[in-house]
Amino acid sequence: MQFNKNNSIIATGNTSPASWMPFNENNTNNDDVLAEVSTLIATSKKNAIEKSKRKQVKNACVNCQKACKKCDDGRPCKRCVKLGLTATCRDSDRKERKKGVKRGPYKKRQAYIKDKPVYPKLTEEHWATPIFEPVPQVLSHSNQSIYSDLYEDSYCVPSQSTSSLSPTSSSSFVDESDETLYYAYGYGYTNNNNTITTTSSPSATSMLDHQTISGNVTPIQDASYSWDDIETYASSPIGWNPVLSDTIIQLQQYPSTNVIYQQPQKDLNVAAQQPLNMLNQPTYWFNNDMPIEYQPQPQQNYFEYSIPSQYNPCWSYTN
DNA sequence: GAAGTCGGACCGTCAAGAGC
DNA sequence: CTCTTGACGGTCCGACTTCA
Repeated sequence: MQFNKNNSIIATGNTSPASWMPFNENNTNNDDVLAEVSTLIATSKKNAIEKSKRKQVKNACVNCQKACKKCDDGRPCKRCVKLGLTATCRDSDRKERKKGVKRGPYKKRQAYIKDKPVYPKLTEEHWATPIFEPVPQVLSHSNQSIYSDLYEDSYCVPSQSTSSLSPTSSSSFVDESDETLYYAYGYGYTNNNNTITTTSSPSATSMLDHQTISGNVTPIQDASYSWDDIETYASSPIGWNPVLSDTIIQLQQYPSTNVIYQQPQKDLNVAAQQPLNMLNQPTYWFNNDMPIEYQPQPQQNYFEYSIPSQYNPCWSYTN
């Protein structure tokens, strides 16, 4: 799959976004996985809300303003009532804004257009490559721009056939309107009936389910997914995973979505036996262009203890 | 311990300028 | 006309000081 400049994913075959649902309907363990993931999402959202920026009143009273203390909309406000200052509790005067202040051009956007990155395109040639090709050090602490690194290297080259578990690709793209860099990755397969099934689930169980698929694995191309679709899947970490790099983001990695295996399916059992615990996944932080921190958790790093060395990650984030 | 002080981080607003 | 930017005026957090 590829991403065009309008943030659409280009893919073939079944064009219904529903075909990209991350769970296998026959997987009896899906509920457990979903429950765990849902809990984590809920916790994450709760934390985000709790950390949300403070609310300010439109106009603090003269007493609170003078004291630099929190005010409220009531007159008298709670603080003045508490301190017995009700008689003097009134809105503070506000100055009128200056007019005629020169505004600069859109500096950020101008700079972006000037240094516009080249978007990579996956071709049939790529899909025909017989083996996965590992892409080393997609991100690094080098001085190179994260953009150029990712645009050149952020797709994977899947097996042409025989594998029963092949990713379509992983990719990244930039929202040109605000220069936000996104990552998106997922897996898609076609079976002999040319119907598409997918899994982006971190659940190792669903990986095993997909081992039953046989026949040629065909890359999914020429279907267009809207940004809304991507955002829908982004709400679940087991679907698409667009990741904002706007300020500082946490890029969560999941076993079956960011590591692409070259080994035959029997070896997947090894990885499949690992517990699903997203908190155990490596954590990467980025500050706009550069990764600023790498916090693998000792003894819990998925890459360290749950993937046999013969597995060959197609791409991963390393420091 | 409560109230006062205040530096500065953070917030919301909105006019200028860009884009369509 | 709408959208984006970023300057600006404002709020109030949090550390510290003063007071009773």
